[in-house]
Amino acid sequence: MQNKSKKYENLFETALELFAVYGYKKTTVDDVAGKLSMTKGNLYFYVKNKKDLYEKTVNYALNQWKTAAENAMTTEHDMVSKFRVMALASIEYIENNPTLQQVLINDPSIFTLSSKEDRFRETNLNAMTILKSVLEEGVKQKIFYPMDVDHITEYLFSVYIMFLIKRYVKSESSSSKTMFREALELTIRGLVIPQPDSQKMY
Amino acid sequence: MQNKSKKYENLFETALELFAVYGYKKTTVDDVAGKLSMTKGNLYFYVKNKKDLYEKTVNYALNQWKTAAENAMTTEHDMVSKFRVMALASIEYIENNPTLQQVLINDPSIFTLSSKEDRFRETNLNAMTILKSVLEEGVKQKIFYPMDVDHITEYLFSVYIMFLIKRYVKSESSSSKTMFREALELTIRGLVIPQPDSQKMY
DNA sequence: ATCTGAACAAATTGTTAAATTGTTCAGGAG
DNA sequence: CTCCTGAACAATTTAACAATTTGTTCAGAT
Repeated sequence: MQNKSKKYENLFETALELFAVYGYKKTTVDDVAGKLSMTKGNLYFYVKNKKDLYEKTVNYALNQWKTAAENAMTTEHDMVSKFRVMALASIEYIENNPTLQQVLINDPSIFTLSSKEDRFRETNLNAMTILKSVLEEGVKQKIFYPMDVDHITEYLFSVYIMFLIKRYVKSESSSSKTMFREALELTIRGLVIPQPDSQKMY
Repeated sequence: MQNKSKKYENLFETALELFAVYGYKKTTVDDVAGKLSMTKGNLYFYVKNKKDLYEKTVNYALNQWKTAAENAMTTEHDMVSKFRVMALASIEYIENNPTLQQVLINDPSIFTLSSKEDRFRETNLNAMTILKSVLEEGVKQKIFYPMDVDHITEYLFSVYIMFLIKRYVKSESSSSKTMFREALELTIRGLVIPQPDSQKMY
């Protein structure tokens, strides 16, 4: 018999597959219980209700994602590389995860540009914290310009969400990895070529 | 009697107010015709159907907006200023136009991140063309870094749309003008402080 | 502590008729 | 020929209801 934590993991993995194929509405709690070889009555021993099952499942998936990006970053040492690798690893993760892609297509509201209506706000705040710490360290090391770190964190996270919506919700092929890379480099170096001799007025 | 063009302008202004207050569904063609002191039968002399009335109306409003941003830009001469003023004038315009704001709240799909499902694609392409020409000129003058102008145009326009969604559709007060300015300066100068002595690897 | 199965509550679907709204068009005014 | 009216007609929406499905609870079993 698996322990409690593994049991939950299995539960979420199973539910995620069903939600990916049928979406929230068409997936019945009977379907999920059935695939887990238990009765729906018993499933209520693990989750409060269907909505809770869904939210815990998506939350589980988002946390896996966040962890993947976080781990990828550890190989790098300078802040510019950390920033770049974190961004690319996040995109790579979803790119190679069709199940998660399908969940996002079935429920675009997972990625909202509104923090108020974000049902996964806590998990997303975790992810933002990682980004924020990179920015803070970059500023501290005088690698990055001084900035309002909270605002820029929120801005960059929104831009990231925007890409995810364009590519995985709206299926825009044009917002491909190439375009993401270009936008990433633009963010790092800016539009304008620095003029070494002139005082910058920004 | 007003001429044909003025007649259409008045028609669109009137329809826009009703769409702003009641939204597309609750606004009847009778409402619009009534406010114009004509019968709905006659309204069909000017537009094909209700959907056409709506699209022409929104298109009219979007064009006014685009023109305002375009005109603001003409006072500037260097490309960095043109870029900055164009962005700020666009935000200023909607900020001071509650009717248009309400139309966007009633119909968030006006601002889609998907070009495929963009019902106002043509008008938006016009706006993008202006942005594109600024980028092209900046690159030509070696003020801006060499770039894939088409990709970066699409990217920057999407970021702009993202801000509009956050502020006027989701009513996020945090994505205020302050935050927009910070993001604008970040886009112009980048995250990273240039190191004058070292060869850049981007 | 984990599970079953049946009972019950809540939400969804399918089907109607009535009411509202969108669209067409013959004909009239300027 | 341009612009308009008003009535007729088509299409869509709404409301109400029963039938069905699905979500949730819980007493009792392992």
